[in-house]
Amino acid sequence: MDRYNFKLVEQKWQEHWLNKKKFKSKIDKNKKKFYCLEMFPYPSGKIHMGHVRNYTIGDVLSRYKTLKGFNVLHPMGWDSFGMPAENAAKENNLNPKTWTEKNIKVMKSQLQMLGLSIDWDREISTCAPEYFKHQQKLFLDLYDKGLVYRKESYVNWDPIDKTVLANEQVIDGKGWRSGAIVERKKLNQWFFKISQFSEDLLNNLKILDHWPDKVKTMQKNWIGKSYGCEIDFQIVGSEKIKSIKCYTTRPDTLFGFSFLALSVDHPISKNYENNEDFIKFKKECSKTGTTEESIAQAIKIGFKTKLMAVNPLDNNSKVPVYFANFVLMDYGFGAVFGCPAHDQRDFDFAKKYNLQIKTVVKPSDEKDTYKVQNEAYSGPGIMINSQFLNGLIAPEKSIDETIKILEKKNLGKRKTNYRLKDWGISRQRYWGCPIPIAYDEKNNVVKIPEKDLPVNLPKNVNLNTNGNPLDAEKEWQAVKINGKKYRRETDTLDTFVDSSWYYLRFCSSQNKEKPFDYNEIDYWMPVDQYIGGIEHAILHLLYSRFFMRAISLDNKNTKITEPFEGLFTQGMVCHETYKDENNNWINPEEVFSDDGKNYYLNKNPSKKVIVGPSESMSKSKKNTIDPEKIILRYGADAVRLFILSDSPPEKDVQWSDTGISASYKFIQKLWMLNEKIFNNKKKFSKFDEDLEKFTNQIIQKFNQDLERFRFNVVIASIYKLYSFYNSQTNKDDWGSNFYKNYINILKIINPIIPHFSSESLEKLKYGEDTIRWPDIDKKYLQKESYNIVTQINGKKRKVFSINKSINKEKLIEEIKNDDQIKKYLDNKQIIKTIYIENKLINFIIN
RNA sequence: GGGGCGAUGGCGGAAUUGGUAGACGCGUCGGUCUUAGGAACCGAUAGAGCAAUCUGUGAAGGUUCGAGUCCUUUUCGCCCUACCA
Repeated sequence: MDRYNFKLVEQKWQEHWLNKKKFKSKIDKNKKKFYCLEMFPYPSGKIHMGHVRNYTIGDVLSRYKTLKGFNVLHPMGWDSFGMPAENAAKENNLNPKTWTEKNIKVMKSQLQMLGLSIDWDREISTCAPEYFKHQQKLFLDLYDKGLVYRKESYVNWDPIDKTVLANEQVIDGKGWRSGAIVERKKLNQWFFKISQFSEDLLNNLKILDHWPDKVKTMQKNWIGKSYGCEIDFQIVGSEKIKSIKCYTTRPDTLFGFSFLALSVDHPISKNYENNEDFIKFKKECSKTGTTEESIAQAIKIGFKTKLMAVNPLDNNSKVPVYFANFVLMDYGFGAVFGCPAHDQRDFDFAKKYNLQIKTVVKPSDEKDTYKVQNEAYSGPGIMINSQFLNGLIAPEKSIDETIKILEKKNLGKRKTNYRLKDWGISRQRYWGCPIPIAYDEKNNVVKIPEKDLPVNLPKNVNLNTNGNPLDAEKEWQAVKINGKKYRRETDTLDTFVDSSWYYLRFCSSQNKEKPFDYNEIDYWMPVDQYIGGIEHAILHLLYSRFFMRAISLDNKNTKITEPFEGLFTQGMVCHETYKDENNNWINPEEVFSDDGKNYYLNKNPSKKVIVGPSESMSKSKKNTIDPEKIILRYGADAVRLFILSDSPPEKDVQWSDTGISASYKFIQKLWMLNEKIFNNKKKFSKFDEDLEKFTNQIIQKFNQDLERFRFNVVIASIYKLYSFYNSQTNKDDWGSNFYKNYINILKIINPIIPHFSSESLEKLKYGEDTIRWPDIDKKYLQKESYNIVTQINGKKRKVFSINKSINKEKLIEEIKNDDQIKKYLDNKQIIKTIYIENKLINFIIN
């Protein structure tokens, strides 16, 4: 018997699939469509195990649905604009485009090595003009719809590198490269009006039944709807400033009002621009970093003004106005009213500046004399010390009542607020999609006409400049529109824009005229199953949901608002971490172990390696496994099998050498079984009912588990099938129904190990086009005998195998007289007998 | 601070609606074959006990004839989020 030569077999089928365009998809209205999409990769160089897991899951699903008779769309592309290309280009002194295209080539061939069922004719790359041309058109469409606007906004500015930093490039408030303390700089930038859809984006989460609750909760929190009230506080002590607006969710605590706090960026701060103490204070505030610890430990500081705010419910009460470091400008009105007794932040602030702490809510089991002591009380209770509000139940009733009073007196009004802010899309970078806008000499905005699209990036740009490389490209900036001279916008689009509509482009990716063809969208959209990492739970998915709405707005051609019908977020791939005695990370390939516990360096076996916890694979910790090497050694089918087998797909999986080699060995064993079967000389005379039952029952379970993404359980079933069929071949008579069932087995494993399955079926003269998912014969799902668990007082005592036809009374009588059961029942009285049909009998005795 | 998820053998994990806890894999142990094996095959494998049997799903209560599963409290771990007024 020959060993299974995965190299030959896998290569053969991959070439076949590719050359015959086996996964090419086109509209077929007679068939139900299934759009399966995995988050497309950033072409960073090579694929990693995370990709392998992501794309294997999608591929299993696509192939399964195809076998089930669906018309499947399964495309792939490249999220190819972004900073890594720009950084790599800087370091190696080459063009980002060259770098990116080289990576795409490598990664595409690696994905093909996995045997993915992708329609490569639909391949897209976001950095290609054929793609971003349409994106620029979409930008202009949204501009026309009033969903794009320009405003001044802060960026992180590195004063040494003289460049704008992305949030992730700011570490502990310092630039990642220069180490300079990052400054905030105001720039005119472009925004998408995502906040226009806040309510709709929130509401529609409810209908996304096939999304994980976790992701929906995260989006809900991100949108952050709150119910409250805006209050206009009258100000005394200033000629210019008459009133300040605040947003609050607890207007009922107004009688505990003891200060009013403003953000240092509040418009009122303009009046203090020449105040040296204020300048100093503002500087002090900006020192507080953006890291978790610094925020958690941040001490509350304030700058007292001469202004006094009047309590709208009690005009005799006037409290000081401060600037404070804990007030954010971009939420509410950048001003809060302080009620120290019932808000911990206000409490801390009041303690520091010796402000009054007046208790206005007591827990319901406390007396009216209750006083807040060491920390603020924010729980429910009863209003006290609040004149006409006294006795009301807080917070619901008291808030409602207060708002009514404020509205009646015209001092405030009910308001719903959202945390979701508009999406800033300007990036001061080279390697991104140019914004199709120009300016005249007075800085007025003009759109680049559609006929002049795409706006391409200039070639041969010096990337080692300060700031945005495009700022230095004066020649490129100069543009003529209808004979008039203009200056191009130099900001490029956030790469999240690229990925916010790519799922639409896939539907008609080769259409040169339009971003997408509404006929195609109408058929393929929405994406039935979207698969990717949880790290995109908020931004990418929310932006895509926004984009779909923006495109559909006032659009008679489509009403689709939700792009992704189903969402699945897979877990990460982890590996143990290794370090040497000098605390340097070591790659798993550089170590070995004899017992799986103690590890040593390959090049120096006397040196022990320190084994750290298993963590998600990352270059920085060097605990990565190169998929290509693994595929070359074990084969794509073994890799696919293993990546799905050890853990549920939504959880992290631990990469292990023993695991992958077990999968490899299993495929070898399966092939041995094949050989045994192909070369058999046994009988097939008698219909084998057990074989029929077992196979039908397993296929049934297989089906259900696949639909529920329970791949690890599916694979357990494959192992069971193997051992069943293997033992069957040891019999003299394999059964007249043997082949039919075995072929069904080879079919259902096709989505998981397609090369092996296709090869095996071909040997049995089954061409791949004839493969269909087998139907289940329901009559073999019925059981004729059951195991009856017999319990005494809920404790298992014996299991009886019974025939289905036996009647209840007779069965109970028989079991009572069984020797093993009888001994428990002797001299005891049966109080109750619980009988669950075909499952269980429980005798309750005293 | 807020929100979410989870805790089952030596390990990863199984267990429709509450109904035989530990499927399947890894590892370990024993055996067969072999000059040899880090190969292959067979068997065992939650713990305790010679056994009958007893104990077991982080901990403590509760509901129930019956709880890994439902409820309350609690401990630990992980993830997300972050001064959101």
